Amino acid sequence: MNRPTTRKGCETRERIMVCAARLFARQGARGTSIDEILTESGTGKSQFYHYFRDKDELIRSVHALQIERMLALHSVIFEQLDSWEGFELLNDTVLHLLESQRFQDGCPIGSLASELATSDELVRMDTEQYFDRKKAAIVRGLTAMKLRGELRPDTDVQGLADFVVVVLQGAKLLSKVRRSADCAQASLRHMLLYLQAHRS
Amino acid sequence: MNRPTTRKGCETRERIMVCAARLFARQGARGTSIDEILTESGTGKSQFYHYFRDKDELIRSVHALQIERMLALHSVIFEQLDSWEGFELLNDTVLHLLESQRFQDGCPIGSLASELATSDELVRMDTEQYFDRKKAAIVRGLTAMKLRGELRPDTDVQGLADFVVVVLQGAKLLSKVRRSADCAQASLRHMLLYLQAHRS
DNA sequence: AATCATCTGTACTGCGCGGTATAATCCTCC
DNA sequence: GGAGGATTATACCGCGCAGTACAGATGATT
Repeated sequence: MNRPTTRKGCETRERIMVCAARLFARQGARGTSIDEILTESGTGKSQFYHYFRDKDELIRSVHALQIERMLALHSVIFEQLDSWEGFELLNDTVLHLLESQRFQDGCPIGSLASELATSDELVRMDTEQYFDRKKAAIVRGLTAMKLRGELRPDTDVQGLADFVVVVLQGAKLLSKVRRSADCAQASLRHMLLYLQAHRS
Repeated sequence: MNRPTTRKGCETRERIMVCAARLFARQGARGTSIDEILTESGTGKSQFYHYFRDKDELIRSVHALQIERMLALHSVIFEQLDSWEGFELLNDTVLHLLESQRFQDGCPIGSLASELATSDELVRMDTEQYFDRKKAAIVRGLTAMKLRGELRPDTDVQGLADFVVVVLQGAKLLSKVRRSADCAQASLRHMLLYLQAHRS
């Protein structure tokens, strides 16, 4: 609702967002009450409704934040996706992320999308756009490799990019259910091997 | 809670379960109220609490039902996974299923698992077991092919099976977010191509 | 027809939730 | 130092929700 102007206001809004992000990732948006967020973040109701119109706006803001975070974290990697080392780095980063959450969250973006995609069209579209940007980065990388002659000229770059996104999301989901990175690790390795099978 | 004994009782319980399954798949378990289920299924509260202890029990029952359904639907396919035609059939079946729901549900089992895995350990474990059985079927098929000499002897059957499960789940999730089967179709095709790259 | 368990209708309860109202502070800038 | 907006505290509201109470209907068995 109101954007914070002072330093203190920014911190308050930030605390709410960060705390909500953590809780949403663990127990979903519908499984988290506003009161819980306020208690954990040490803020009050008046503060919440000063910065957010309602819970839906919070959810969308948090989702946008998670997307922003992820894209920021991956921005460096995205630029290196024109090499095998780049894809290996991508895999390692994903696995490291899963491990750092002890496989409890899976993919915060994917989880929230899965929960709300059919009931909140804005969340669905934001997620779609996120996947699009991820795919675009992969397409850029693979295209560069193709142009440099490292990939066969008949390589289906678009389809492969979709494929990579699918594998990443699937791996994160399974690691959450299995509470283990084993299947994710195996899957990502095979994904990379498949990409390399297109070497010319 | 109480198992129904009469024919009428079975029908009532069945109506509640089927209706809940449909609603859970669309809007999640937490996004669906008991009253909504009762209204849509044309039953009353006393009937509900006659057959279920509480909402959690309903959720677990519905989840178990979805798993049972899926395994039943795939049982024939699972036995044919020792051939490329079997895997093609698997892909086609998944795509057909997504299309028949007009990409609104994704994977009912995966969606519910993603929503509740961290807060309901029983749901998480049931889902894990479901993935295990799926993987086991794939392992059986690939092992048979290996023994027949259709796959290279050094093929990583376990890892490939995990990989297939991951791709299937990822594809279903993305089709839900994108409201389209395109990326799923491309991904499944590439998955099959990768399997076939292990031909000896 | 009487019995008894199964099944069902209806009204209710209590509470947690999202959201509001109002007024009190804090901070900055003039 | 005080005016005025930004920020925060507290108390409250109404509703929808999960869950309960209890009486009534059904229907098979004897």
